[in-house]
Amino acid sequence: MTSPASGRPPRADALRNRAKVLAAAEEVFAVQGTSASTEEVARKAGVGIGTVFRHFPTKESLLEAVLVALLERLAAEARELRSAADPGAAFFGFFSRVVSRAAAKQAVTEALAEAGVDARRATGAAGPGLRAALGALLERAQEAGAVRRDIGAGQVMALLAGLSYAAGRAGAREDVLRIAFDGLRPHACRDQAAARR
Amino acid sequence: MTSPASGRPPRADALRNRAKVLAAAEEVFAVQGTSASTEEVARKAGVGIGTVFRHFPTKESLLEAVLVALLERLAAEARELRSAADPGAAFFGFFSRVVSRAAAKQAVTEALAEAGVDARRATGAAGPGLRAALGALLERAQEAGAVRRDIGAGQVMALLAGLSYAAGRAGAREDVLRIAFDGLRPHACRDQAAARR
DNA sequence: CTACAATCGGAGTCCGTGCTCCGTATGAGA
DNA sequence: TCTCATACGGAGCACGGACTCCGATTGTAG
Repeated sequence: MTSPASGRPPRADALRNRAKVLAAAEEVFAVQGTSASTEEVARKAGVGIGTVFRHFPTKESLLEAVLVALLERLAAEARELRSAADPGAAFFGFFSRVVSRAAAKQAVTEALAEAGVDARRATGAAGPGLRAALGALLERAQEAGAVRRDIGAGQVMALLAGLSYAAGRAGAREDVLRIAFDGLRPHACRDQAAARR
Repeated sequence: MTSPASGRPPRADALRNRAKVLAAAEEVFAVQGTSASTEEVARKAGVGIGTVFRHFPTKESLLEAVLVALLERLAAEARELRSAADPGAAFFGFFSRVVSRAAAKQAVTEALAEAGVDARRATGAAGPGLRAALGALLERAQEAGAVRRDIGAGQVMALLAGLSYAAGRAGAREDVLRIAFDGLRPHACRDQAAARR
């Protein structure tokens, strides 16, 4: 798709414009939500509408490209934390950072929602990628006794999507995260002995 | 608004149609989300589009009426639970019921989101009404030692909105609720002595 | 039963938006 | 520099959805 075996390599300005469009789309969708018009994206990118539609034949394909980019960036961040010194801090820190970013960017919330269920549609392989990276983070945190053991990556993804949504609207981000984190930790009395050793 | 001092009382069929439109709108928005077309609502109600727009001069006003009705119904349910025998069960049961309903009805989630922040716009007095009723439930549960004391109605509303969103997408409702509930309870070790007496 | 004002119905208007088309501009190989 | 396939720009088309208007209908007071 990006470099088919058919024709010659794409022209330099074509590549430049594609990048400009993608960046503009990311910003526009982040601020106005995914219902922003394609024309708005073109204006922000400083190109004509025709150019946008040549690179992304459909609005949906443009949206998909943006969401995939966002998810892949999150997955990359998660992967970097795999070897962190404190697995618990890594897990909770990542969680918190994602929610904060979602509060600022409408599109992140929608990307998470898509990734959560619609593994079939859009977001293609990016959803599972994030899920896997998050799963690794989760497992290490569980082994370190920082997170309860009776949950999986799916539950965490769902929680992530939900709290991102809540954080974007209400201003109670800190408190809501605190509650969720307490719920994610092992039960103090029941499990603390097991966690300690 | 419902009975202005201006003209005579409204005709019987007008009242009937208004109710039919409201009911149809609630169902349509619940299934298709709030972006469903007004024509769809009219069809479902078995009336013409003109009739819809006479009763609700704007699509937004129709939407607002639906959301207010949903919120008021929730608030009424919460109020009925004020004198329940087990305050903890009443609180968590209500919470769980709301999230389940939101999973089935798109519109409920959006109503909660609106009520959470946009107290200014739409939903007018219904948002604060729910907040108050939920606050009463929360306080009783806290006094009974079933819920931690360092949170307020605002935090619970935010959590409610977020989990409703998550439940509507992912199928992990049960698990996510379990985590949230554990986070809402007092810390077992730190607080259980205080809660017991 | 009659008369009339309130109400209904839905064709038609207006506008925003996704997407196409083609004349013009431009990068890159010879 | 010359050539031309590639890429650009944006006017225009098609479509759907919110909202209007007015002739037909119907509840209701007298």
